[in-house]
Amino acid sequence: MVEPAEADTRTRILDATERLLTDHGFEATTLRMITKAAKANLAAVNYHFGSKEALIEEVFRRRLSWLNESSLKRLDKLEAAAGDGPVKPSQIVEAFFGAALRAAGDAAGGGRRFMRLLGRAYMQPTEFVRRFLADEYAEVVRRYRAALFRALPDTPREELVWRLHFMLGAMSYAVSGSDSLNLLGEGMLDDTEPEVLHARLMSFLLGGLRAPLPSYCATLSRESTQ
Amino acid sequence: MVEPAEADTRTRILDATERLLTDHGFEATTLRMITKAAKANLAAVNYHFGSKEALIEEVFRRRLSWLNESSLKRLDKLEAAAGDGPVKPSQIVEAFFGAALRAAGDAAGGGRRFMRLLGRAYMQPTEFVRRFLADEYAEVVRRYRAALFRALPDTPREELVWRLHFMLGAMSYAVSGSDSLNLLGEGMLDDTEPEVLHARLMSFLLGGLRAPLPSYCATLSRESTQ
DNA sequence: TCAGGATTCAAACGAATGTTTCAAACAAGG
DNA sequence: CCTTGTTTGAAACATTCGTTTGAATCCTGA
Repeated sequence: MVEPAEADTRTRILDATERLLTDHGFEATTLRMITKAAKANLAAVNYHFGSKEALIEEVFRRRLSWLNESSLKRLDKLEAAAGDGPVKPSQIVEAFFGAALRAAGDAAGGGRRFMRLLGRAYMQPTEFVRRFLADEYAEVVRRYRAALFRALPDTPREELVWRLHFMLGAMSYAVSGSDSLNLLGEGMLDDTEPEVLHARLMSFLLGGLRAPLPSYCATLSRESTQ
Repeated sequence: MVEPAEADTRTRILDATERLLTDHGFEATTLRMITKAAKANLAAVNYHFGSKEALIEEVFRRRLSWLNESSLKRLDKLEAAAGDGPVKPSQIVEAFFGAALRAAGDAAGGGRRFMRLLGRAYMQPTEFVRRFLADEYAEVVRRYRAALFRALPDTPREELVWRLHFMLGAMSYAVSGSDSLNLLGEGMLDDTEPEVLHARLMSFLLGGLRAPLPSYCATLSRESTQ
């Protein structure tokens, strides 16, 4: 229940915070819980990070900077390989969500735990969390969006942004819901091997991305029943 | 910023709580914020509901009971119309997620706001919220899951549960992400008409549900479900 | 009309929060 | 050795939280 005492105080606090945030949420995690789990003094948080908010930001930054770099590098390679032509949609989806899922699969390094935390943070109404994520992700989102626009030039851009949004939701549930809520499965959603989850999600995402465009008019007129 | 003063205290508190929970989250919403917005006394919450937890549960129960009844009735009709045969997958998805989305479209009645709240609650690590939702949803989930199993007998059940899970994530983001995060769109995800969002989501969900099965069979021994 | 339960109100309660303080312990260089 | 700067420690800080209290007020039915 406590972090190994060999690492320095700063790292122990970061690790403990990451775990406690995932298990109890943002507001329910107190500095006293954190410092106790990290075998550090209460004042150490404000000494090393300045405030609780700054500590939480650092928890995210530590992992996100690596994840974002990894995502961008992967896209760079794809675009280089494609030359002047567009990158295939399946490759884009695989690169974007695959990087996150691979990070989630790294259970030993706490990657899985962090991805659960991240998935939940997207929906957090807390101001500073949202703005921080938007800043951290801006570059990655811009690049991948542009690649997707180029790959599917016939699909309306608004439609593509929405589908990217849907895919993000599906992935978010994929990594965060398997062992916490388990609302649907009654035990059927136990964490299988990461590769299997990866394959499952990719298949679903691509199916959704390539689905026929919705026919607004038909739906608008056929709103009756009951 | 305050609720209309005509309704009785109990209802004003419920409405104010629902709005504040959506805007600020569970732990960040205080009883003092609630009672101030509801133009009620601080003690009114504990008088009418007993505790903050009981108040939050009532906020959910008030809307969920109606939503669940609506979902089950819709499935009843579909199964009656299908006779002994299975209900079409598209009808199942439309009924399950359509009911929620229709409720979300009811912007005037606060339905949209509540669905945002609900979508976020799925991911909440707080114990009592999760258990409460699991209880409220148990019947609906069981029924729809069974219908889906019958509709797609050739798809492994485990796969179907996962896809239901993914669909839930996509819908959750669909209703909760359009006006809060807006991470991807840079303004492109403004709330259009509910019917358009409905059509967009349904198309995506069905594409994902009907996607070809992932090819993890190659590396894994086939699992036979009962 | 008036008694009595239902509701509101201001004030206070104890517990818990993030943060600050300041002295003690430590590390390393001259 | 002493000095200097960094890190830890225990205790207290001021707020804020959910909850409780007990009196005041409202409402209703006999």
